[in-house]
Amino acid sequence: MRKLSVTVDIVLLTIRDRQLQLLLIKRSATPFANRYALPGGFVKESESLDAAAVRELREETGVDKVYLEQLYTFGDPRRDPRGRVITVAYYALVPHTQSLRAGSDASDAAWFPVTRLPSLAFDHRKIVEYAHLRIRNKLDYTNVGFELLPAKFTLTDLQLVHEAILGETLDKRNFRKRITQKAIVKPVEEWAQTGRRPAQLYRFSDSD
Amino acid sequence: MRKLSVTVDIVLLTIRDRQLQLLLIKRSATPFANRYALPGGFVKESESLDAAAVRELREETGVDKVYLEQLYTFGDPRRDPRGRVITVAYYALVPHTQSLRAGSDASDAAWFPVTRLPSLAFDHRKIVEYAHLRIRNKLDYTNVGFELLPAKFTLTDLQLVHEAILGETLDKRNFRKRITQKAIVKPVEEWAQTGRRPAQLYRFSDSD
DNA sequence: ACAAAAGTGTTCCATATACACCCATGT
DNA sequence: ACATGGGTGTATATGGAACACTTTTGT
Repeated sequence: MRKLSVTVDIVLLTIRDRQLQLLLIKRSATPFANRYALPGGFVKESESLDAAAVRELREETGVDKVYLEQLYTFGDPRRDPRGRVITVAYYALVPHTQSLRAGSDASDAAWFPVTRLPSLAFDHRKIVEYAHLRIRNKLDYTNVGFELLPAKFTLTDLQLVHEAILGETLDKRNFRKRITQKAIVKPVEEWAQTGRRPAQLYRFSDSD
Repeated sequence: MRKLSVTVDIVLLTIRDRQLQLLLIKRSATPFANRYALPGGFVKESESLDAAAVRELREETGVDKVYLEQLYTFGDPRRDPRGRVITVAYYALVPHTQSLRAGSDASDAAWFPVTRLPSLAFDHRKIVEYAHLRIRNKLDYTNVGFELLPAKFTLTDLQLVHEAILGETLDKRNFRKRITQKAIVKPVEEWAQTGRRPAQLYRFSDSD
């Protein structure tokens, strides 16, 4: 009987250039050498699945504080030509401000817009599509958008995040009304200095 | 290194006595001998996760045609005292009309209301809670309720399913308005003969 | 002065909610 | 006749969608 392995793969998402982008790593080893793949790796004997995802993300991308959520488990017996490998997929969200100090085994990492992906290794394309679908749905009924922004942000920043995820433009007045009357955000006593006219900065208002 | 195993466990739900109930099987083997557990078992080398769930459900409960959806993967390294066992949890929905011919290795199967569970083996209680949460949410934005009914049903039947899942009573007129104007159901040329006054039978209207 | 993004209200429509009585059938 | 569940409409409240102009700043 072939050896059974379990891996975690992570769809790491951020907003760059007003687009939803994800991090891919170019494989050097076979199979799928020189193809891009999701960051991820084998689950160790004594670690939980979540811990494995956090560790792989740190090792391969240098990303540390991150929103992480389990997505789906892919277990087609032929998804990996090397043998039976079941993968537990996660998605992760980081503000673009987080710097990437790519680890030693991830020298060839790059961001790609979710709408313009290169050819991917394994069934990773399917995993990415699933992650994209999930975050679009989740935006409707959660505050998941904040995970992609720094602690202080303008309402325009937040709107751009929503637009990038949904792939459509939103009405400014309706958007601001919705956000403010849900009391999801609180203004802070600061104004953004970028661009022309200073904009009110806000923060996510979970605590008070 | 300990051997790594992957199992599937299935939360099989139905409506009985106007309550959401699930099927549990009394374990005979150690660990957790004589405790109730979810139907499930090891994933075979050459079968997909979905196929394993279908197979285990058939073997252990005799249930065949069934709505099945992957729920979440539980991988705490200490969730099974025998070693490292990662389980991919599913939930399944069947009309109560489906008969159970419990298989040889499931002689001690019984239905329990989700709100009144016995002490369960492993982390199965957590899995059940997760399934209950998922189906309640899913009811809002899908037609998942039909999976718990036979092909032809009355609107009262459907309302009872919703009430059982949500755990609250619903207004009859509002419920019927919502269901009928979404064109989710179609009347058939038949009337239920049970009880006092015959009720219009409907069917789910996916096709046409 | 002009360019660029910030900020701000009202109207309309669709959907959800609250609420009570008559009807058809079997016993 | 009565008990049981089947069936029906209206008024109100709430949330989403459409829609355009003025303000503030830097150059």
